[in-house]
Amino acid sequence: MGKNAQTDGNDAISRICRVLASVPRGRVITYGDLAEMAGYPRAARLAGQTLRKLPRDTRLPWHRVINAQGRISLPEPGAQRQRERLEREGITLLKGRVELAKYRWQP
DNA sequence: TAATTGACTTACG
DNA sequence: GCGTAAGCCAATT
Repeated sequence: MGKNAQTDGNDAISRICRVLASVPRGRVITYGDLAEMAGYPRAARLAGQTLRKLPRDTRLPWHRVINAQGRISLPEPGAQRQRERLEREGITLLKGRVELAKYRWQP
């Protein structure tokens, strides 16, 4: 047992991925909400850091994560790929922005 | 242990 | 609406 009663560190990633996997097709979530729903309020950057580490072939809907302004935070060339995937699910971007009022997912 | 980093957010001008 | 600045927080160095 133990020597280590602290959080596994890996926990944050697991929780965030779990929430991410629950975001339905055709909806989006902000970094802040993703972190908060995973149990890390105000740790939006943690969500971003987690996403950055995801393998390129992940099945998780990483593209459904956008910033609080409804804009894509991922730098090019990833941004183009994300935009493409979003539109493929019927999420239209107006002037590079997703209408959060319409597509934002919050249970 | 301390400093740096970052797919963020909010407040201001 | 846009750029800048400051605030936040866990992971990484």
